[in-house]
Amino acid sequence: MSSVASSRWCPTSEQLMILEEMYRSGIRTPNASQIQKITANLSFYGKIEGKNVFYWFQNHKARDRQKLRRKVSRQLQLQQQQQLHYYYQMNQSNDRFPAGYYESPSSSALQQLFFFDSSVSFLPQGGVTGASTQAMNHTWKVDMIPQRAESTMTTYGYDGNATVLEMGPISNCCTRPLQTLELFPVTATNLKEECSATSKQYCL
Amino acid sequence: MSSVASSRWCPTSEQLMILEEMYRSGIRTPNASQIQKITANLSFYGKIEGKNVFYWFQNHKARDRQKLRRKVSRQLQLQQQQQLHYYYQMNQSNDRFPAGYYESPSSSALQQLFFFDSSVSFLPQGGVTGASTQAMNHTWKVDMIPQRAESTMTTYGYDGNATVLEMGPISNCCTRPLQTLELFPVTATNLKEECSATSKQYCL
DNA sequence: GCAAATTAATGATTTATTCAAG
DNA sequence: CTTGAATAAATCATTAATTTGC
Repeated sequence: MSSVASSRWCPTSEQLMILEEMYRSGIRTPNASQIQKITANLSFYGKIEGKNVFYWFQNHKARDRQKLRRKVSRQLQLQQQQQLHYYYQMNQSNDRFPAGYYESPSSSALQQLFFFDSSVSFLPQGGVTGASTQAMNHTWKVDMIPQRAESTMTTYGYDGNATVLEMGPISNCCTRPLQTLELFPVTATNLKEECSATSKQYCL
Repeated sequence: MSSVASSRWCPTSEQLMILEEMYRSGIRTPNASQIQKITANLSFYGKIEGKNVFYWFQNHKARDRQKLRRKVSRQLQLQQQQQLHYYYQMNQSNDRFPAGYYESPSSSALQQLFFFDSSVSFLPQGGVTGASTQAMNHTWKVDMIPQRAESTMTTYGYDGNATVLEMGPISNCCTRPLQTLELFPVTATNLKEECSATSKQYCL
């Protein structure tokens, strides 16, 4: 261990602690001068270069996202399984889905699954049940505010606030009976690799 | 100003991730009760209303289609071009760049872009670590290109935001005097205010 | 206990996307 | 439409944990 130079940076515990604290405080993608300063400061605790700091933030951020995604997708899948169960129970014999309810089998479908059981209509009035999007539009048109993003909406724009995520609410919602379609990975993917939602495909 | 509530919904990263996961899993046009439930669940992660969910799905679906259309037409266009310039393409495809034109840059160089500033040398000058990659030797010594200007700060990510970073505690635990990083709030001038409810930005 | 063998983490690179100048 | 800047995603590679057989 002593004389053999490691081929890669091995952060000391102090360095790591400080980096993590910075990350927690919101730093995600430090710019050049920030990296420079961080490096200078951390070098007090051991050998370190700018690129180490750069890579550390890149990796930490990415893996944070990955972890979160995995969590989310696990939850979703769990919901789906529960829904599937329900589906089998409830839809075995007759009436599948309300005919003409959805524009295309797919879009409607499975989704209804989430959150069904509507005892509460959050729409002020309007017979929303039909759930035609148009209907909703009306009820809201008062102050429709387009979503942010404008073209920026790319897949992952969320950089900051990486606070711990508790999935509580979602799991709550899956305790209720839902109408559902089967929703499972069609391709063999699923296995290799954590979710990586990008490659997963569902059919409904 | 930070205290002024944004006029429009700013999804948190958790909310976005969950919405995207739902979208990926097939949800396209949730009905009223679904929206209501989604909203209820997402509200755990931040302020959100039913209309936000509704619009999000509308927009996301639309942009998805748009993207797909563009892609398809691009593809078609490309095919046609290939037909026209078949041989030409064949010959060029492999080496887009003159071989050996740049040994260092490559994609990796991209990132190196930063650090630099002659005064602080972070490059493995001493052959530290024996050059894990030849590219590094070249790239790291180059002068940098400042990363995204802080004023421009771009599309994604509210990068450094959030809570105040306390360096004190850390230095205490490390037994050594820590030269603290200067981390202070930067004035609101450059706040692009990507939502990020906690719109404070710190720089060091 | 203690190394060899396995597996999990994580540093470092490469490849793909995205956005927006030009 | 092309291209450059910036970064996220995917991947490679090495180190640290851990398991396992003795």
